[in-house]
Amino acid sequence: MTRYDPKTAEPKWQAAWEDAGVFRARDPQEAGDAPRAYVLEMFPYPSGRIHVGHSRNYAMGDVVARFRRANGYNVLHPMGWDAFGLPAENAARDRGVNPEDWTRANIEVMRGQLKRLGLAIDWSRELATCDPSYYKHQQALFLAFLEKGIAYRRTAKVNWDPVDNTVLANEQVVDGKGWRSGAPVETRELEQWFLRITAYSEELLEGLKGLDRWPDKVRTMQENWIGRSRGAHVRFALSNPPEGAADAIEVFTTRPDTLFGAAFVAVAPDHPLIKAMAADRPDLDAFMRETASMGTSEEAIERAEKKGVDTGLTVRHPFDPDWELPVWAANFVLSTYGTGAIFGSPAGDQRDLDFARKYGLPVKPVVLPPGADPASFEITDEAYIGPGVSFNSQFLDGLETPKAIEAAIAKLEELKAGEGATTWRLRDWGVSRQRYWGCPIPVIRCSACGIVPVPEADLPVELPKDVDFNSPSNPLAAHPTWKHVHCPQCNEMAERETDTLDTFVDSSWYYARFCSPQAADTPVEMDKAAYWLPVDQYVGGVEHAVLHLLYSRFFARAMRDCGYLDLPDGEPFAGLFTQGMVTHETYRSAAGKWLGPEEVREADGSLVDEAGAAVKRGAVEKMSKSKKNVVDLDAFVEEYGADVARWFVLSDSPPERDVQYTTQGVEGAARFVQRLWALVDDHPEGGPGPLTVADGAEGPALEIRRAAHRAAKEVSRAIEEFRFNVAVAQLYELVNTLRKLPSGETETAARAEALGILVRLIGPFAPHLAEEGWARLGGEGLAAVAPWPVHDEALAAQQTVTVGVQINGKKRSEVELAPDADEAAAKEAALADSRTARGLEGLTVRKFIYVPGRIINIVAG
RNA sequence: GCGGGCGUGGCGGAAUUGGUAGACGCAAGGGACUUAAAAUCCCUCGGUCCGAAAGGACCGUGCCGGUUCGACCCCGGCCGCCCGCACCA
Repeated sequence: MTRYDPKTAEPKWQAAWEDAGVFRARDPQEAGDAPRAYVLEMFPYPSGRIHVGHSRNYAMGDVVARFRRANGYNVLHPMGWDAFGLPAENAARDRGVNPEDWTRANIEVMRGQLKRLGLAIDWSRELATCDPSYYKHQQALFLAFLEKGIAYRRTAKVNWDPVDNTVLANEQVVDGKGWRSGAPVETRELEQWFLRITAYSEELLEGLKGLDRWPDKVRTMQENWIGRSRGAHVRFALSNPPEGAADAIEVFTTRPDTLFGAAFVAVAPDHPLIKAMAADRPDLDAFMRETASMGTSEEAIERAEKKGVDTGLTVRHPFDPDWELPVWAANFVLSTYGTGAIFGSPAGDQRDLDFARKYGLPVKPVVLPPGADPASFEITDEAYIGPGVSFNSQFLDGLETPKAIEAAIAKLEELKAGEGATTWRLRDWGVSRQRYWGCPIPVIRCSACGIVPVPEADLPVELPKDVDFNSPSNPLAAHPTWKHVHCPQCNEMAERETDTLDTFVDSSWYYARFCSPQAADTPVEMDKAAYWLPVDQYVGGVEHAVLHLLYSRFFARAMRDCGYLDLPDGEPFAGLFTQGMVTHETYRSAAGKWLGPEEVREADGSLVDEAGAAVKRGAVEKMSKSKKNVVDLDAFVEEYGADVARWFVLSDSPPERDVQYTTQGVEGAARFVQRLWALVDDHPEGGPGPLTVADGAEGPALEIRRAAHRAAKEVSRAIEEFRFNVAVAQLYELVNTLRKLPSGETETAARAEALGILVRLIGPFAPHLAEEGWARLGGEGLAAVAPWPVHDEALAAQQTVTVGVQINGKKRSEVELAPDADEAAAKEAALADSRTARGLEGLTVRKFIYVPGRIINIVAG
């Protein structure tokens, strides 16, 4: 009897897989009749090192990839690097390293770590988005978008740090201040590049309906994000328009039926009207500035205390020219949504009500909730936002809300004061970043010719390497020579665009590039893409539920419209799974410094650091570098092996939920690996092989076969349904059962069959152990390509089922029945049972409920 | 603040999706083996109560209410935690 030693087995089998090239995805011509499967995990940002938390995502994808391959699929399971982004620039600034060197070094380290996890990846397709051979094609796509009008320029707001003279990301704005300078953030308008995702709003919304292998929650989130709403545009004529401003305020509302409850009109603090007045109105100017200092994130704006300033202007009510309403500037009105102006109907909207109460504006109820009495109905501090019947509303009185909306719109159109309209919450995608470490936007600004695309022959526009990170502003713009070029059209001196693309652009099409990663002349080879796409199973964190996934769906369509991709329904990801995180306890020193788990030990029941000082145990949180609660993958693999890491992150918690890292849990996984090995190693050397079919087995041998076939059935189903923790539990059960059943000579053939099944079932989870077991049992070739065990339904089926017997819904007993027993048999068995009989004493049976295989419920009284 | 999700023993979770709540794992307790320890193996393990025991009763899936023969599952209201909010990836 030997112990299983991952340290020797794992590198051995990893080399064997590589030598045999078993994970190489075959091109369509080579693949023959094999069905294809594209399995993809969201590719990592090369931040430094992989920790056990990251590995869960890849382990899950790998289970699917290995399962599909064992089932005869031609599998594409690639890996790449989302390699552009802010952290590299931060490292450059903080540590004086070059972003590219830093990134490439990280990739080297992380690739090694992933390889040591034993993932079934086709490494020949590896790509990195920071590689000119990748972003060259991205630049070509951008130019195609520009030509199609999908890419365009306009001004937009950014967070501006006035001390560092730099644009700040939302995460760099802390409490309205720059994270490094501490200076209050200003909002600035900048010329920026945008992608016209809003042109696809309707299609992106409609497309969600067909994504039946996506989690409902993600579809709902995208639906809400796109945010289609029907309503009306209403024009409120200004009684006394200020000079240089329009003579009316246009408002969007979903509830034109509440127009008679209007108390005020409110515009965004940066609405053109306010800008026009700001010069003569210090209070408005101050309000505008104050609001701007909140930053540009919607969250900050929404959380801020609701405030407003009376502009002194008035507008006329569209239905009654004699009725004047005050115009306020309000910080909860977003200039980016609708028309940047609203009318306030306090009785029907909570925010409007709070605002009205705060500033003493009238509250007039105009929608009567069902069953309420019009004479006594009042609004106190809670608005009624639901549907009802209009009242206090002249020609709308008595109409149900939907009818009232229609009637109000008809009237607006008749008066030419407005019209029915649909607006969307979705905004165009701002892709300009004033940063160095991103894909350069391939255009040249010429004072004579305007915006000139870089000729395709000149792509890629590469990033310069000799950049200075000491000044905080965009190093590309600050570079002495890089931006100075001749205009491709007039040949006069001109300047390159110094903005780079949002890194979400990089990740919006990488799944397509994987189909033909080496193609030099085109982003995507259409025939390869047609074969592989859409991705059958995409795996990643829920945090990407909206942005990355929506941008990718948009990109697939924009590429289609430019002739670069042709997906049947435009959707790049047919199946999506959003996995949970790996969490870990956090630790802090007395001084509040975060400590890593390896710096903490237990002494006399309390936690201390290496020096013996007391350590505070903090909350269990998602593994992250910033809180140091990470377990490095290499250290883990060194101690336990890759299979234990994979087994652990897949067991216990359902994949969509978080799993908590505990040393005990890991030890349990490690014990299981040894127990399984002992079971396999107990088999007689040179005995029957792992593909044995022990026909005619009886007694314990039959039990052995039954257990194995039942496990094959359940594990296959669990993998198919993405319930890996259930598959793991089934495998534990099979191992427990096999250990309990006898292993005499008469059971040898059945054991060979069962162990052969077990080893293959283990494969997707603990692939190295599976290979070692397969070899030990005398299996031919590699377990990684051995056929998946197909269970015999007759063997897997239960012979009898235990059915609970309830009396009036309370469980009183249970009976053994054949799975297909009919009601008469069930009734007979139930009534014959002594405990049931005792429970029924003195009662008359009124109803007998029997659900085969599930429950018997006797209603008696 | 808005949108989405989650909540079951000491802990992670299972429950064939309206049908025996607690599979499987961890921890804990008891025992076997051992000079001893580790490793391994066996048994017990939601709570309260009745009973020497065998066994039995009641309570129990965040909280309150509802629908149903039957609710962890469906409906209404609340509480707590997590994710996203457009320049983090």
